[in-house]
Amino acid sequence: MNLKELSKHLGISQTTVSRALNGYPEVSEATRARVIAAANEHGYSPNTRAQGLATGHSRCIGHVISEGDSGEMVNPIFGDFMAGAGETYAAHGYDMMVTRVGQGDEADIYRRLKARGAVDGLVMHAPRFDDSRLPVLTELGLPFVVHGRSSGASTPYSYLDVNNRSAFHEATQHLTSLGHRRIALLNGQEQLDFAIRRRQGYEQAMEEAGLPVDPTVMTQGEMTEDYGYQNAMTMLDMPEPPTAFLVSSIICAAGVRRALDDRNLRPGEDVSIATFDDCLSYFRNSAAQPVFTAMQSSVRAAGATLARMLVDRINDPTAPHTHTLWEAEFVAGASTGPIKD
Amino acid sequence: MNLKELSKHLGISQTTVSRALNGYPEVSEATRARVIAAANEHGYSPNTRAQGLATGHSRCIGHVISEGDSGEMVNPIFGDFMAGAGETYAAHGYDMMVTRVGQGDEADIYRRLKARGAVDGLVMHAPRFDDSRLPVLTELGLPFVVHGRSSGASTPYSYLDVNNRSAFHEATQHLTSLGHRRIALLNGQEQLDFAIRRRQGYEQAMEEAGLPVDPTVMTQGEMTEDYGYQNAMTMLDMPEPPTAFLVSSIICAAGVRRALDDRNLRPGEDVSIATFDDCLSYFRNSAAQPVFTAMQSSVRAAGATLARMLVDRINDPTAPHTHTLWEAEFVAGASTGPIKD
DNA sequence: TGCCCATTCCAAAGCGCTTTGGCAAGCTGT
DNA sequence: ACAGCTTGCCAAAGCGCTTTGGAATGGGCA
Repeated sequence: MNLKELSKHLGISQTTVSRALNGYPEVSEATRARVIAAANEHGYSPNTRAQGLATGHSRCIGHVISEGDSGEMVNPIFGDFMAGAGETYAAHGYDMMVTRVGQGDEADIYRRLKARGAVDGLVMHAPRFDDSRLPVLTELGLPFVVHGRSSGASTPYSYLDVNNRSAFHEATQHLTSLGHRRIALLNGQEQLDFAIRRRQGYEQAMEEAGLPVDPTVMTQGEMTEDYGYQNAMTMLDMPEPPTAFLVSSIICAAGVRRALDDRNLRPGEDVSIATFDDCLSYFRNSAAQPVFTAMQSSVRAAGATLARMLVDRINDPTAPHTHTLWEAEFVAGASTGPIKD
Repeated sequence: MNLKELSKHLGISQTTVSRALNGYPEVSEATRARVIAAANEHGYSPNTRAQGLATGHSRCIGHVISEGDSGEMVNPIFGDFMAGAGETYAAHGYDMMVTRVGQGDEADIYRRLKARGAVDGLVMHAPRFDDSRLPVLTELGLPFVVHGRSSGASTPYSYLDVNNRSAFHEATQHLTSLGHRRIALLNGQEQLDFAIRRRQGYEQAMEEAGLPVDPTVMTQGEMTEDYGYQNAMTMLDMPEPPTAFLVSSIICAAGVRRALDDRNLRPGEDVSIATFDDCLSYFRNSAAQPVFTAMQSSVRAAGATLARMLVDRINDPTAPHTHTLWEAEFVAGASTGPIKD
């Protein structure tokens, strides 16, 4: 059933049917009611492509997900972020298009998406330091928002970010206040902006506490469970092992926990673990009482809010850029405790 | 830059430009080369919507993801599955549209996607027993494939599934052969078809070994880490606790591991854990040597293959249905061992 | 009654592409 | 030299919608 058929069936012009369905005022309420009833009855939904052609926009949002460095890793936060964003899009009548792409080809994909008129806006994920995608997107003139920030960017852009620096500053302070002096940092890949900021927060707190920043207990990498395990194992076998671990993801933290277990060390007693927690739906940390002491911020909520920011931006592309910075919430869990002497 | 402009710029009709770009033979190779060069130079990509309107298909695949029962949980396999599917789509020139929807509204979404002409095909996720979405999709006449199977379905459909029954049969046999007689099953939600089959495999192996199937050590639910932990804790506190756990997901298995840890039990020595392993990229189980004894099957590979099946089906919708059944691979890990006496 | 203005509707153009049906050359074979 | 191809190109229709610019209809008012 298309517009023409529906209008013929109603004995009304296509114009009127279209207007009735789109809420234009030039239609009597009686006619509108008739039209809507008939549309429902026949399960009519306007053809997306025709509608898009006529209006010039697609009512579709693009998410371009780059492969990790290894070309294999899928960011575990992906699902929850999308779930949040998806809710917003559904509420605003947008579709969501996901494109995965090898790192380095993003700019090309952006350009093509724009040229094809496939999307009305884009969400940029996992910004790196001085990210080269930013100028490309700006130049394209396609509305976009960024999940995270890119230090060193020269053009303004809208973003939603967690205050990673303060989160790691606070987590480090928590550990130092418990007496820990040798605190390992298992960070994400430090070409990613959030990891840089986390490191800065950590380093600043260490220095404020008069503690040395020791590169031998600081690592970066893709945040898998095994990454947490391997690095923790290595460090636990050092002559002077860390007494606390500050970890960038709850998935890694699980790996660290496994390492402690292997070494017969109890988290929160022998060794402390603090972690960032994205509130992943399948790895909740607050069910009864939190397993991990953590800095929490829901990535699902971030998805929903960022999507909303993008929708607003599409509706008014000339509006000033929006910057949203969320503070992660400190949650005391069972994985940290005073240092043993 | 659109077709009209490009053709004007080349001094050639739109017809010829279109044909040159789409590989039709009615164009001299000299002209084709000129056209392609100009298209690249100006970064011309045909407008997706216009192309779709004219051809009648969207070159877009829909994935409709239902919320879990709780309305919160995002399936952790989602990201890896999408990554695999995305590769296939990219290679075949398809876009990927993701729609999240509350459980129960799927049929409506399917209908609407079809009516709007938004997608050329659909992937159905997480089929339930005698799933009501199946007849809806069949009736719609939109090409679709299923990730998993639906027992009791009366109409034929194409699917890719893991042989969950044999996987759990084999895993259970492994445990019984180690002398375990009291084996807990931490299953996924048993309205989902795969969970039913897993249970059947488990029950069959138990019966074959002459062991009782005891509902008090069998649970079902959303496969979170905490689900694994809570249920393992409960069971470990039983008067006659299980000596082995068979778990439906590596995420849950991590939770079980944590429970053992809490009770000062060593996996593979005091208590065994075997699990299904989807080869999630952020939770690899085979890095050096497998942590968990597992039945492995890559969900990313499943995504890629299933997507390919769908593309084929779209190209020839009348072809007989394809059934792909993968056997999970047994991997001996450190989490199982002979029963202690 | 006649005029004007809302109200309500419509015909047709246009969005950017593909595709049908044809036409003009340039070849072939006789 | 000419019919009959093939080759290479084009004009125009059409995909299903929105939107512009009118055009009827009917009520209010002088």
